[in-house]
Amino acid sequence: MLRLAVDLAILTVRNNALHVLVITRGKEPFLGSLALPGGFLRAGEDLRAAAVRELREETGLDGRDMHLEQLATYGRPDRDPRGRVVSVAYLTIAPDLPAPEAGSDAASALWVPISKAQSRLAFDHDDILRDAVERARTRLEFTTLATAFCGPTFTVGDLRKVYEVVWDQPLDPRNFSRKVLNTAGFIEATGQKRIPQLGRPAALYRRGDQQTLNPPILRSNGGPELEAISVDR
Amino acid sequence: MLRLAVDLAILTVRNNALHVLVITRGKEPFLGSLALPGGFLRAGEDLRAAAVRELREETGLDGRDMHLEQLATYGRPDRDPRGRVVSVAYLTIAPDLPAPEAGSDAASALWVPISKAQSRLAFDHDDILRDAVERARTRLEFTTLATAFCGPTFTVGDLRKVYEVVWDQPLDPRNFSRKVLNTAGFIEATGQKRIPQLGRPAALYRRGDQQTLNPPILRSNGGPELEAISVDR
DNA sequence: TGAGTTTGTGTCAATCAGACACTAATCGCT
DNA sequence: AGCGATTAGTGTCTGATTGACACAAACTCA
Repeated sequence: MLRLAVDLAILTVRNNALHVLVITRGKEPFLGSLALPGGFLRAGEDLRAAAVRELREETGLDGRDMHLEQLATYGRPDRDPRGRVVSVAYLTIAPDLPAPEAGSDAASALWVPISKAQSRLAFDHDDILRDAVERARTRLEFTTLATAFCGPTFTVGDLRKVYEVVWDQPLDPRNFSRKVLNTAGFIEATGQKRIPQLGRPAALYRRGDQQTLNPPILRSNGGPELEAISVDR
Repeated sequence: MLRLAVDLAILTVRNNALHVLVITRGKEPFLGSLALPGGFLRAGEDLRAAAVRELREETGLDGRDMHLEQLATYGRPDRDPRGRVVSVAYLTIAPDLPAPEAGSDAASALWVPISKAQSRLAFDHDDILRDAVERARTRLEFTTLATAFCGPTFTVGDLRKVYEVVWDQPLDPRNFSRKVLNTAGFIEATGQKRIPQLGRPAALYRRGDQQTLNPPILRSNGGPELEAISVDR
């Protein structure tokens, strides 16, 4: 009997590294293994609603004000030992939250650096995670999604750090600053400043109205892999 | 009871217009209406395999040498009056085929211009078609997918026509030529020429090895809609 | 032969990305 | 108070790319 699941790849930036939220499985199959949070679709439930519900149940996060987009659907016949389970994966972007693991059923949820999670996840969740990271990298090129990694206010340096961490490549602070500030609607000045531990105070900004970046901020390196361009599982 | 379907948005360029392959439904619901070809996933069948099978069954096309990529998954609870049906949509790009409607069960398959199909399709297939067209437009910007609309050999003019028709905007032939020919691995010269009805003979090319375009060929106009960036149904 | 049409090369100015010099503002330390 | 260290922000220069367009090349048809 076929069942439909929803899995979540929740990404954030912590300690200068891209992290993913994983849970330790509390039951078979893959008891004790790491996996992406997720669960089965309920009768009459919309796909996105199921994603929001799982986000709350398994992690305690509120999906209403977070970025949540459908990633791809994974349906290899043997991907779940319990039987035929097709999974619709969602990509979620979260700011670095103070208590991300707090929640009712979320005792086992924890942030793990991407590099530590890769090749250690249950089911085909390694595939999902890889596709999620590549999607996020591409989104940073063509949309203002990077601001979703930041809190309500942030500095240009914070935003640059997001790009550097997600892309895993250093960026020139001056050129980045110029590009971001010249893109109307990307970020808006708040008029306030943040005094850092060290160095000159930086102006604080908030998200702008613009969703897409035109022109885009292209990665110098490589570009998207074919794998990610033609996701098909 | 939940069932999983696979639907196909098969696009091609005919008579200087973007066309989609639709079928006339032979049974309820939506008897007699136009719809995208598709069908239910079989037990133990891979998602992509189901797409390839439906492509052959309903249209007589061979998906092995065509572009076939997963588009998105549509799961609104009320999208199918028969009950809960979640559908994984695939995008297929085909060259203008001599006998596209020939096939066993494909008597009712026909090519329809996008503009004629929009707002006339059964289920939520209008949504799928809209997303498919937007995906194709974006693919042309960042990948060499345009060659999938052409036959084994084609001229730069043919390729430009694909861009103009899919993007629905005229392009400067000289600048387009320069950009395409300066992109290594996009197209390869065959050494042959095609004598047209009118005008100077044009050199014939075939697809190159490159899959991605770096730098991309960006649409001057608009850019992708937010709708298409965050497909979520 | 000449008009018409499409292909292909070349030019030019404006724009953009990358590299980098330099100033500004704050810290801790002496 | 003064100095070095560090981060923020502005400005400059160069090379590459884009868009607009002139013009030559190759062919058909009348």
